Amino acid sequence: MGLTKTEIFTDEQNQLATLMKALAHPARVAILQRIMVANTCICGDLVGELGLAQATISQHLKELKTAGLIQGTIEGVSVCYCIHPQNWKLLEQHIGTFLKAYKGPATCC
Amino acid sequence: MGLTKTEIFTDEQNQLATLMKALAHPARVAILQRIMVANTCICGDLVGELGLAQATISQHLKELKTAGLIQGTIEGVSVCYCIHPQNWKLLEQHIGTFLKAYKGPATCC
DNA sequence: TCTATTAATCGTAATATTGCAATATAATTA
DNA sequence: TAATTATATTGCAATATTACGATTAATAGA
Repeated sequence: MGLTKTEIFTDEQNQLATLMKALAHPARVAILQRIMVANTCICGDLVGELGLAQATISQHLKELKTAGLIQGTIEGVSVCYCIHPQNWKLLEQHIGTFLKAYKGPATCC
Repeated sequence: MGLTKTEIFTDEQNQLATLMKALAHPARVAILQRIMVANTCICGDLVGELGLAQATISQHLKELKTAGLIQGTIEGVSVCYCIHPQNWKLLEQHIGTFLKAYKGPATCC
């Protein structure tokens, strides 16, 4: 198999899992942190700063873009990446709602 | 390759990515939601309610336990699972710190 | 136009994940 | 002790992910 059975879960569950998957790699965490600190960033910068090949960085950027977490605008020869403002807010809400559902310790454990 | 280069990232980045990976599957999201709503839950309940085989549920529970998000205590023949209170707080802090680093829209995008 | 420069895509190898049947383990009960 | 119940583990097939060299595409400047 190796194929997630998305059809048996709610859209909400699938969406949250997809967002989490986008954050589930240290390179993508590092890329997002870099963008947040510098406000924007260019693929070439990341290649220099993280120790990964250009193709690998580009692939991670694509995943972040597909997940809607970042957006890129062509800036001459390079591409300027930044956080997608609306979707970042939605991400915060989505995760917040999920985490806040916890009502404190149970009696049994 | 197919092997994440964890050595080039900070512990913080690797830890956050690991936690996100634990949440990066709809079944595990569903399991956690179920536990949060019911306060506790037993493997057999999940097998009945989600549409996955017992072996699969048990595997997902193991991953959540390994990530420290849940804990299980033996309750007779069955095992009572619940959220790990301290680690859940840490998770909230960790994610919160990460998400709050975003300082609003950049000028370029 | 030719040539850098930058980023995306393709192809591929290594490894990880998902899901399940079958089996094993552990605890209760007859 | 034997049967029952509940969960964990094993083994395996299908698929996904990670990483990178090589190549391609697109823009800027000489």
